[in-house]
Amino acid sequence: MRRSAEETKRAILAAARERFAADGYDRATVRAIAAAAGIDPSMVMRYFGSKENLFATAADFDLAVPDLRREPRERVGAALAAHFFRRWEHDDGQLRILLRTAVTEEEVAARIRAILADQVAPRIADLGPGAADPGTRAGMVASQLLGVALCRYVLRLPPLDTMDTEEVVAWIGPALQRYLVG
Amino acid sequence: MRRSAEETKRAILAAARERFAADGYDRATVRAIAAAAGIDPSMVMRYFGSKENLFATAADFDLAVPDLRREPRERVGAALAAHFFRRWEHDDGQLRILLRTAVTEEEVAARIRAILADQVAPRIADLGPGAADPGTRAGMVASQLLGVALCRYVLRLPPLDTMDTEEVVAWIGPALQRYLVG
DNA sequence: CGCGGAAGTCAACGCTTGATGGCCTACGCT
DNA sequence: AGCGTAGGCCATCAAGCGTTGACTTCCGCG
Repeated sequence: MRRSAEETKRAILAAARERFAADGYDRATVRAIAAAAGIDPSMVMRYFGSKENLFATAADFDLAVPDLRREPRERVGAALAAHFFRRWEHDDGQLRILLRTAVTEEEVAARIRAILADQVAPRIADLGPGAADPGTRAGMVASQLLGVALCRYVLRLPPLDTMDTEEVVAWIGPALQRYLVG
Repeated sequence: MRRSAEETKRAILAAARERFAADGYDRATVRAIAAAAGIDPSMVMRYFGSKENLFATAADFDLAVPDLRREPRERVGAALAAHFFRRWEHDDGQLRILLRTAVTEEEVAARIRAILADQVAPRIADLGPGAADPGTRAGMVASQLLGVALCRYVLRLPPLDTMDTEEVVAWIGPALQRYLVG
């Protein structure tokens, strides 16, 4: 079958996101990605140059943390948690890719650090002074959000993996609230 | 140089723990482990049979959750957190290995689920009825503990990575407290 | 002293991986 | 109809992997 270059590129990218999210960087082979996209492995190289570059494209995304000042102050924890889950379940797996690969790829870990420093900490700083500096509060928030994502989506620990997101938000909301506005 | 079989075995195991903890399962090659132990790769096979078996031996450990009923009830959260960090920093990296590899090795993820169900949830059940069943409470506790370990020891997010453990315990203690005894 | 077995090395295997470059083929335009 | 080119395939490469088995070296015991 014959497709336009754009279509093929999108097909490769979709397959890459699936494989990277499911298997991590090392085990998601170029061959497997190509097979899932229904083309020859050499096409992947043609369109993306290298596996590393394909990964960078597949994992690219924006967390888009909302302005927390628009939320009722006593609910910022729950609001942030709800946004996180909405983001997680509506993207093409980029967040899962980041979490799965950050563990072995120092470059990806650095990207998570950057997202936290550039996209999350400033929004927390907007909330005004709290129990600690915004960087520390952002770190604690990240520890709870990434922890729950790890347990729920990667380790698949019951019963966390099958809970409604609303229920999870109800659990971690107060913890985040304390981290955010002390 | 010539050593006893026991010495060599220990040297291999120590090197394996280092490499597995630092690089994860796939990237910690038998060749690298052997080089770090100062011997030929074939010796690793001789003493451990296979890489998979070496990994199983290297990652074997017991979380040894203490009896939480012996703690003042209003401090069980902090006590559990303190135990976790003590355990993390005093073993030979087994916990780091588990966390680093569970992300790609389904078998290791299953082991973490088992540890939680068999070693953690029962101790929580000992505390008596709470805001939810012990499994759920254990899951929430795990999400915070593993999350902070991930951010601190694997992703190395500042400032979490350089904080004193006492300070981290002070932050997450109340969250754990709420998960444990509602 | 000599010899058996334990400790260790060496070279090679079969396989998979990311990457390369030449070849084919079908489509769209004139 | 014919041709250029973009989309795609195939064969192949070098490197690295886990694993194997035969070979060498050294120590301790009779």
